[in-house]
Amino acid sequence: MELRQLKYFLKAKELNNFTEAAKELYITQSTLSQQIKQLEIELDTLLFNRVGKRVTLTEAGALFAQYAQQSIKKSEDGKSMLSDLNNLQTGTLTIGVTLGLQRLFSKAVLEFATRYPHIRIEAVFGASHRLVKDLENMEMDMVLVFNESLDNPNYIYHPLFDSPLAMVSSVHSPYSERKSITLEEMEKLPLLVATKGFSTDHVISQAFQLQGLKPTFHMEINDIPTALELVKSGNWYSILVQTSVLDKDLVTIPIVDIKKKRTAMLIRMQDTYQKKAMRAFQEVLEEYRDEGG
Amino acid sequence: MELRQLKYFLKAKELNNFTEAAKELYITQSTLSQQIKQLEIELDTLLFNRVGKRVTLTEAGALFAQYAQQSIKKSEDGKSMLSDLNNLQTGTLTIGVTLGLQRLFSKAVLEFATRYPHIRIEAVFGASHRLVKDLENMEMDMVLVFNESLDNPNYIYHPLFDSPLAMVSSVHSPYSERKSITLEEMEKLPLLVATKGFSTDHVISQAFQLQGLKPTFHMEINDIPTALELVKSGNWYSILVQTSVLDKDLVTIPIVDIKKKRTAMLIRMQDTYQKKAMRAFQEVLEEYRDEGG
DNA sequence: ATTTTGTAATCGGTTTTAACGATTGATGAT
DNA sequence: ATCATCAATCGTTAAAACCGATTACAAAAT
Repeated sequence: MELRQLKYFLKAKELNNFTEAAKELYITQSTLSQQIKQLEIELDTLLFNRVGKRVTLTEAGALFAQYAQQSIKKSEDGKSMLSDLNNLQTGTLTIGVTLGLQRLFSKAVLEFATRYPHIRIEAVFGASHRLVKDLENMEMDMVLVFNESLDNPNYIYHPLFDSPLAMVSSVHSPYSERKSITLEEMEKLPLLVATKGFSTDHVISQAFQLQGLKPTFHMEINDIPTALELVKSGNWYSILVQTSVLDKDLVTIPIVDIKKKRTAMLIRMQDTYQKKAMRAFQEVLEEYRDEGG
Repeated sequence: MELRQLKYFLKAKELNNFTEAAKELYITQSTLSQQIKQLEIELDTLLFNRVGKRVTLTEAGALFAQYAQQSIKKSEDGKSMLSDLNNLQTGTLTIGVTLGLQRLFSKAVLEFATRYPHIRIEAVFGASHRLVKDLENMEMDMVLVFNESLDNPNYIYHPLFDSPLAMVSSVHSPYSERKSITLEEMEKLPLLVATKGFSTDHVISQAFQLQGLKPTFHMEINDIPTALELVKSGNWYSILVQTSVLDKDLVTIPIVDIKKKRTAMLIRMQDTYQKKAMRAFQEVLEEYRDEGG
């Protein structure tokens, strides 16, 4: 058994397809088949069911994957730890960020990069649940998202700040002077959702639904800056976490019916080596905590 | 980084000597040197100091060893777990046993082997502290010893029974009818120590010392059955945990001054996969618990 | 029912690399 | 000063990882 084989196995498990997995591993399908078979022989257990032209993980495979994952993680933790000994002169930090927190993230990253110019940053934007899944697969060091439930004991949660949801409009819109707005008023407005598929989107739809309202979302855009550009035109309104917005041409108007605030938080895995770079990034982040991204 | 290299590294670390380590690994010193170097290059860190003709672990090496150990352990745990899935039809159980518990052990092993004939048993007899060290190095699944302090949170302790220390004599000796004896009386007797270097030995010497007594141990034997044979001759007396002795030609006489009882216990590591065979053995052991070995 | 497609297994050959044996060089012991 | 011990290094060999092409199979499409 070698770490190489464990890595091959996990990739095959992830994709349920040897050909694809081989591609991602930069080896041939032939090699992958052989290495998996070799592993199976050593373990004296089939890891995949070969049913017809497809492979599916066996129960044994699923159980074994846990251990394989951890074995690999420990070896990599060891490596990270050593690279930390070299005083943050090297290493990579992989951070998942949800769209609404990109402002906070970019500010923090800017500062972090000046302090630790030798650390490579990999940022992955995506939906919270996806990011958290990647975190669990050890593909990320930490994620920056809005309030996932904080009850999973395998994670460590660091709340950063709370921020309410607000309607975003152009400063030139008829609503720009309003101090607050109701969902009912908003129902008739041309709305633009900038967080489709994200948890914030879910919270918004639920709030409307709760009041029996059926707003029409005229547009969906998976990028907040672009969405904000469009809102500036005055043709649309959007709903976002208030702190995601800071622009002289835009105003945020509190929505009275949505009480629930979104909590921005940093999440990382329990029980794994915490790279120094992780702690350093967290510190930087906390300095910006009250500016709310 | 491969598990093979991690294993090589740990062996080299253990022996602080590449040549010896290579021998135990059944590879040449040349290969070991190369593989260690390769690992060092990948980690970009020296694991050993090469000072003159000897190697010593660097601080980085010591830190890394922890992770290497765990990585290997996880992979092996995965394998064990799979072999357990095959319903205890296979696998090896390595158990460390201290001398005084060999009667309990052999009875338990007998029963265990009948129940699970396909499990290979490896028994290692030795001094408790040595066994516990091997346990920590993952070279053993569990150890059967007398009361080590049970404060190490990395271990799980299963007390089995308490047993007092007693003098052992032939049934034909002038003391054979005595209900108890004092250390002072024993000081003048020809004594035979059967547990030299073991923790029980330590407890005995301390008890004498505490009363300012200086007994003469006429003989040291590292094997209890042999020691008992000699005691049967009537020429010597010995001191042992009472339950270690059960023989129609021998009697055990309680020693009034030694209050401290020895607790037999099964110890295994925390946080590692517990083989089914381990649990099974433990169950067998508990059935014999009250017979006190 | 037949063909096509998508996939894994297998085979023979190539490349890489782990492993070897012998040698060198350095150092501590005699 | 000499010897013994050990790790590093060098050139070679054997093992194994890997490749490309082919085969085999089953599912999907025709």
